[in-house]
Amino acid sequence: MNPKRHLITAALPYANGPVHIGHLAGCYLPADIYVRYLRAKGEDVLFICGSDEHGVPITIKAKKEGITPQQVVDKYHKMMGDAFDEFGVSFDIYSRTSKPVHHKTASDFFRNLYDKGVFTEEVTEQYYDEKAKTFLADRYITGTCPKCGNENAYGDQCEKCGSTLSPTELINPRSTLSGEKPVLRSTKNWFLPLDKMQPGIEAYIESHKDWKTNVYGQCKSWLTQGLQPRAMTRDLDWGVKVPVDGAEGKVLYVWFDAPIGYISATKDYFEQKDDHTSSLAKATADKSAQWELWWKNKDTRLIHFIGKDNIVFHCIIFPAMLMAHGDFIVADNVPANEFLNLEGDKISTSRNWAVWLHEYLVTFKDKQDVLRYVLCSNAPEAKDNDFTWKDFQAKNNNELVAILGNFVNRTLVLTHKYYEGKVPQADEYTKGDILLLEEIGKFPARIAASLDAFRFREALAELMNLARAGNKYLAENEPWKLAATDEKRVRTVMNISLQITANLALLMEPFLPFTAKKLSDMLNLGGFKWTHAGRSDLLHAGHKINPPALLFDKIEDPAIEEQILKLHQSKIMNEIQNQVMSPAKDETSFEEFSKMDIRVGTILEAERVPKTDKLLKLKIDTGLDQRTVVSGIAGFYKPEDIIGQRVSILVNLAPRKIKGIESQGMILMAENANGELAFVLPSKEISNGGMIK
RNA sequence: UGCGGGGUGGAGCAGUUGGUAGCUCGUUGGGCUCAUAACCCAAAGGUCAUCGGUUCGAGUCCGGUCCCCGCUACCA
Repeated sequence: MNPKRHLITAALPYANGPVHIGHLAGCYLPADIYVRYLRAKGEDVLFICGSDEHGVPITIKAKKEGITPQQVVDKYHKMMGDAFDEFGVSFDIYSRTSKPVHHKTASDFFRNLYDKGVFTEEVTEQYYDEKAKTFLADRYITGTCPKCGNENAYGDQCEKCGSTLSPTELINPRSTLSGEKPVLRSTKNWFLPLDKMQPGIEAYIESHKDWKTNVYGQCKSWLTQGLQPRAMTRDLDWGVKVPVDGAEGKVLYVWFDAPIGYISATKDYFEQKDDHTSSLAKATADKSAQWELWWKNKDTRLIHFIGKDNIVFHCIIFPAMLMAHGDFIVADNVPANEFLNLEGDKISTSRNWAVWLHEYLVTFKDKQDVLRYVLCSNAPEAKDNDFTWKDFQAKNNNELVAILGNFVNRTLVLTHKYYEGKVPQADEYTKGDILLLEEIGKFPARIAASLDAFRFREALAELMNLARAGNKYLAENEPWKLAATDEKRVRTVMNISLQITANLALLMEPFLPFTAKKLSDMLNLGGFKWTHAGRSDLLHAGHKINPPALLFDKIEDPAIEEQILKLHQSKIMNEIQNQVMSPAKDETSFEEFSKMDIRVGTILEAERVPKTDKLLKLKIDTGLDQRTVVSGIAGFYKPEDIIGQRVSILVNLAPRKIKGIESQGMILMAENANGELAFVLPSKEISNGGMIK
């Protein structure tokens, strides 16, 4: 394929929170580097993104904060757009799915598939919250797990025992929105019959064995398991209305409408662009022809940059939708990244365990490129990676400052010292010079090869190697020593060093756009692009350069300690704030309660139950007898540490076989906000068998 | 449970179609002083998670086990 144009999309970020470093590292930064590289080569590129503003979580956030969903998305749309802008993520457009153009595009798309008879209709029974007047997604129903008795199992899964559930299996279901007991109501929804479309999708995936192993592997996994029909509509009032009779109160599933957002953002771009072009262009421009060129022409290469959580939607469901429609091209590649962790823990918006882009710039003003550098050099390309502030500091001080910034600085300082800022004329090249110049000539192609293969870390490392070569060249030739003895040689060495500096300015642009601009300005390097890189005559003799300013500053310990402290504080705040109270249980009677026989006991023996994560097999002295109890506390207590531990035990619970072991009773545990368990004990010494009542 | 990805010197990572391990940072020693105590050179440091198999030869292929991450379909 020799594409005439490249349509690059970055995942539409969900508008229920600001953007953090994980988003940047996984998706937006690689996308931006790739786009800047293509543009620098002079390719025809369109870089599309926007806010994803529909779906249940936004309506819930709105309810919690007592504002409208539109107010929620307005707030985050602005925050996210500003953050991307500040970090130099160079979208051609940052649109949003609440725009009319998107509603129309998504609606038309659905209608097109509907008219073709693509969808199947199914009436199912769903839980409905009468108080909140809404149908409930599985995740928003909790109840008692039928398998392990956990009272806070979700409608889709019990996190205690890990079993997959459907909401109707839950005992005592409750709505997390109102705490009320939901009722079953039948509702009709439209399904995309992915099962029937599997052969087409399979052929598509099979024709892309060149995709990253994590992406290809995940797709294969889904196909092997067999695709199932998936509902493309939801009972909800926030989103794109389903454009079909009898679909009142229903909207398109966000995963149906979000990827269409790429298409509507493209339309949006051309509509906005027309406003700024001349009236002649306006008169002649055929808007639909413009956007269709990017979405319906086989000469367009479509690339989706996403995080690994989105693989199935971009590699299977969206292509299936596009194929069903028939007019559109499908993605040529989906270079999904894995996840970035923060200081050893998963990044989490709700737990405020994140480095937020808008906050970063407050502390590290004008250091966008430092974060871009660190996130790119440590990007989770093949596996999850960890971001630590110490590593951030080390990469800034030891690599950006010491290698790149320092090489540029010493070259420019010497140039001003010896030649008053004018590029000296090179004299005769030595053998070593010629070898080095040949080497420099190879860098653009080498970096390009890495970028073409979506190996951004490797590409960035190559860029740094050029700066290393520069430092080495200076150290080996020591112009500061020769200055007194060999004026010709010094001119040559300095000329070559300056050519390296100019090459760095061109080659760093995709990765470090702010620094590239600074350096280009210092060198008065006008008019050159990526395609000129590798040359050794970018700066002519006599060319005047400006006085040097440092490209990067050292980051001292206090700044880093402040960040680490901030994270630890948010961890503590979380524990306090996130303590979600389970709703009070239904009233019970004294008679009911009196049936429980709870006693004080002591653990005599403890061992792990093989092949389980959480279970311990305990032998308990209850005062009445010694009995075996299986308890799910292995995540919090080691067997050897709890021998002799006093406990409270429910002794008349019906025995139950767990992993083949008969458990005769239940240990009472108290749980904190993090789900950690602790033994419940009498506050003074009570002997085994003592009643708890 | 099933599936996908990963487990390589102190840390972070490369290792193409199998030929006994490379890079960056850190550490140690030396050189240099133009430069933000930065730069350059050298050295130390690995039974490539583990067990078994195929092979003349395996980090690389096959099988078992353990650990981490993700997905498991109505969480965006």
